[in-house]
Amino acid sequence: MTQVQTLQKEQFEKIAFLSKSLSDVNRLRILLSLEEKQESVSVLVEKLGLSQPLVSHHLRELRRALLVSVERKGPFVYYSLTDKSTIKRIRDLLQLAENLLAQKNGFG
Amino acid sequence: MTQVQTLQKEQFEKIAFLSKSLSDVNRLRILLSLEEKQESVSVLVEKLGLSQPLVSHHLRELRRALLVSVERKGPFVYYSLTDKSTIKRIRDLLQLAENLLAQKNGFG
DNA sequence: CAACCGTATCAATAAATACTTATACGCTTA
DNA sequence: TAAGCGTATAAGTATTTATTGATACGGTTG
Repeated sequence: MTQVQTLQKEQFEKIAFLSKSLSDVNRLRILLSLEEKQESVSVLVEKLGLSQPLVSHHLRELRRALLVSVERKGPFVYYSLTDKSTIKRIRDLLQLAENLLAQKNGFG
Repeated sequence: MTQVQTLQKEQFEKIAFLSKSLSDVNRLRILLSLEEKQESVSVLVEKLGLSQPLVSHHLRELRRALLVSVERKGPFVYYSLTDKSTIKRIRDLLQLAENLLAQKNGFG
């Protein structure tokens, strides 16, 4: 049933591209900030303590990966998670990272 | 019960570091090559069609992230997955990437 | 329209990293 | 110990990318 399927070139590229988006601490912080509700850029700037151009840059990368969606409301631009399961995937990665560390230290 | 827990700086760094390891197509190909069984460097070189130093370089990165483990057997060095669930996490990321694309094209 | 606030982009820089070629290292065997 | 195979590292290059400061753009309001 659950046949082991070899991944294709295009699939590898999708995974690599998505992972690259998740490979920056500031982008992860942005994504987690959007877990509960959408936020405007200026609120993100304040919450994260980063410069506004830097936040815009990272939001652009997250948009490229389709991880966030944009909505303009008057002068404000609100960002939200495209897919809530993104947060679950991120927590899965944390779990894996901590498992790997435990295996190294615990009974390496 | 399932309390929403804000991640700490160190946790963000763990996720980012692990994601960076997963953000290269060749490293993903190596990991998938190790899904079934351990492989020697030379076999990986041949299977992937990459130069030996390049494979060694990527294996080093995967070691840094603790994703692979090393075992020497005579003149051969065998690499294996430290944690089998790594493959599941990779497939989860592919699923997320494809969901995001579907949401864009299907009803964006 | 003019001034202004919020956001995006530009230009420039520094750091990280994928990749190649050449070389060194480790183990085995003659 | 010398030669050879398998693997790792070094040196060098090119590309990507995180970050900053300056500037442009879009929408609102006087």
